[in-house]
Amino acid sequence: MSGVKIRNMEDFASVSGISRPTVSKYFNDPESVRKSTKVKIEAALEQYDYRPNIYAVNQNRRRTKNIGLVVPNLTDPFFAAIARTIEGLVVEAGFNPLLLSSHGGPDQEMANLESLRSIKPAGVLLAPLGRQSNREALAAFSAQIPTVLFDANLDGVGEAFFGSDNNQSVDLIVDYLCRSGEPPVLFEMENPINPNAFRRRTAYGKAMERLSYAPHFLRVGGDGWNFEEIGYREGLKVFAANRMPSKTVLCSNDRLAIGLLAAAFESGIKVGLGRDDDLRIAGHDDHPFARYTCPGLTTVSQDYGAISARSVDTILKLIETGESPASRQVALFEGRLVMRGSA
Amino acid sequence: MSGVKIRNMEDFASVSGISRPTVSKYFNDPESVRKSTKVKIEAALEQYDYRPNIYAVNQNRRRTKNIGLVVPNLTDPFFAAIARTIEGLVVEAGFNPLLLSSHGGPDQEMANLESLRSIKPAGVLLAPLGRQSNREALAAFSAQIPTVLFDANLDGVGEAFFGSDNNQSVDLIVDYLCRSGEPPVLFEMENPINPNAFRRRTAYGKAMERLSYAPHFLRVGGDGWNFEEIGYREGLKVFAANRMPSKTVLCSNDRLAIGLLAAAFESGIKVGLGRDDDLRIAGHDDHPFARYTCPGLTTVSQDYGAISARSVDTILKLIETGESPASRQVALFEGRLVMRGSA
DNA sequence: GATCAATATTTACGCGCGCAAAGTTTGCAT
DNA sequence: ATGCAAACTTTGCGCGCGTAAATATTGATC
Repeated sequence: MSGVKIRNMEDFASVSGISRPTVSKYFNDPESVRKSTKVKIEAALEQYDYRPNIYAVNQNRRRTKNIGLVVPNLTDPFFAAIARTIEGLVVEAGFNPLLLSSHGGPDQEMANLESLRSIKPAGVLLAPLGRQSNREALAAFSAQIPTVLFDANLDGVGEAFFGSDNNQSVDLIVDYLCRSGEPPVLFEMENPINPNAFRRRTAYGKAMERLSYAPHFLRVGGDGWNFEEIGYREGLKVFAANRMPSKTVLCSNDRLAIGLLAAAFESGIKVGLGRDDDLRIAGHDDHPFARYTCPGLTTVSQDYGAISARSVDTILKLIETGESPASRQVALFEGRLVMRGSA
Repeated sequence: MSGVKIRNMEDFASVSGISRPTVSKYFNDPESVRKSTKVKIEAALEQYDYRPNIYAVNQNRRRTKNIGLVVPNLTDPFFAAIARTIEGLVVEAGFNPLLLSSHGGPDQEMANLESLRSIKPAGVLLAPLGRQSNREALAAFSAQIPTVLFDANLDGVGEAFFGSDNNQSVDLIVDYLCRSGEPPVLFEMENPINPNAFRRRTAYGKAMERLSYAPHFLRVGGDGWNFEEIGYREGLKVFAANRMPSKTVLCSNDRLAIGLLAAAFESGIKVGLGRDDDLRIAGHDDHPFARYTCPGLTTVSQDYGAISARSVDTILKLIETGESPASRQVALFEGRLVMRGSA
């Protein structure tokens, strides 16, 4: 580094021997300037380590390079993982991701969007809470700022939605479970907060009927996002009362299954697909920890690589064209069966 | 809302009947203006929903209201939880937290700090990767921007460090394990990436010596942050070769323990503290998932409430006074024994 | 009603940069 | 050498707000 203090783009332009507007152009797109000037600027950049003031830049640019990323709950490793994937794609595209977690509450979700609004993002990727969400407010937001939903759909909110094909994935696992043993009951929450839970409920019903079995629902109480706790607590009750109506349980999601597995273990119920096991338990989502349950959790993976890629792709296109498409785009991706020891 | 479009503070000032400088003063501190003008401004605020342009504000303010929060890996629920706690405290103090994850890599860690630098944060709360971190670069950063470390210490980096007292916590669990059964071996990684692992290693050695037992180390290979996977894979090897040197295992952290528990289960080894169980396994940290292992994981909790509170408190003081203290502040908080079924 | 400190207003500048218009230079093709 | 588009430089405005100085107004106190 040289001794000269670079205070702004003016200073930097003069030490690099290029005019300020051209330097400005370079920072907006390094390829938009002649190669020789690019070399000069980058040489100066090595010596002086200047970077444009992000606040001045964003104040003057028509659109910022920020993309908001809002997930329901970062404490859930599933969302942490998908957020990370999306972050990577956003950075790769030359944008700046801003990660916010709604912590499972609609107030926080609105606060996140308000906070994003003041940052004037070019676009927002939103995994909404679902039923708890303030739909009207979300719709109002997405009318102002290009928004793409993922994971959970809300009709009329955002320009697009990408998620899992619950019909296909539930079909897949119900099929497998019926083929390989007693038909499953569905272990789920009475009042799920996630809209996917409702889709899985009906998907389960249809799948069972298709196979000529009567659907069985085991609905348990409990509020909030602490699914493991609910699966555990309610599982203990069910096992204590000997109320498990089948030797096979399909949980509405892996986190419930993780809790239920713990409850089964504690209740002395052997879970697995062996002859002398008492119960089979399957889940849905392929949670990062599903590999390490005892036994490993058989489940259906969500294709979150595809969901992430498509969501980012779509928001980038929306930003580029600057206009919303005629119709709301929706695509559902297929899950894969992940066989482990539990079912 | 009225039909008038409010484009800036000038517009807003005129509709509220107050001069712009006074409005500006209000937004910087609502209590700094006369009550009657505060009322007027807030009345206008209700009608017109104006908010200052954050970029213009930050361009002109001496210090921004941003506080960076960098954790090694958001995919780890432990860090997700502590990040959430800290976020809450930062917001409560009237600052704006910016959450970044280093994804386990030093390049990302530096990129995060570079990204923060351009945001000109008032301060940064950093849980460094540890041994992988580029210490010189971190030191250079913390010399420019007030920085407080937590979770993992790096000598000479930051104005303060707050974390767990590994000596105390390891003592606690070693004590318990020795009192209640066979003395534990320490299950850990050959080359841990976390500096806490080294402190726990020596703490274990000292604790065992104090109790007049010979320390036993079971060191396993493996790189990266995928601790569950390492515990699982290496655990399977150990069990297959019948190389477990004690009936009690203390894992260097809960994530290793989670993997080891899965390996034990798969190997047909019964974990627990009953007479007819084969092995006791304990962990360290009280990972959010530790409640739902089979059996539940006995461990030592970190007092991350205290760590969070103290870290936030300290960074706020640093920001307020605007000067660094004479000496680097360090405080270690005590852990609590969390008894579950595994040991 | 006079006094005085607290608070408002008016006026003005500057922050660092995007962006546009006009003129100039560059480099490549003919 | 000529031509011409692409890329550059120069000049200058404006973004929305913080902040400072000088001045005017307010409201509580005597």
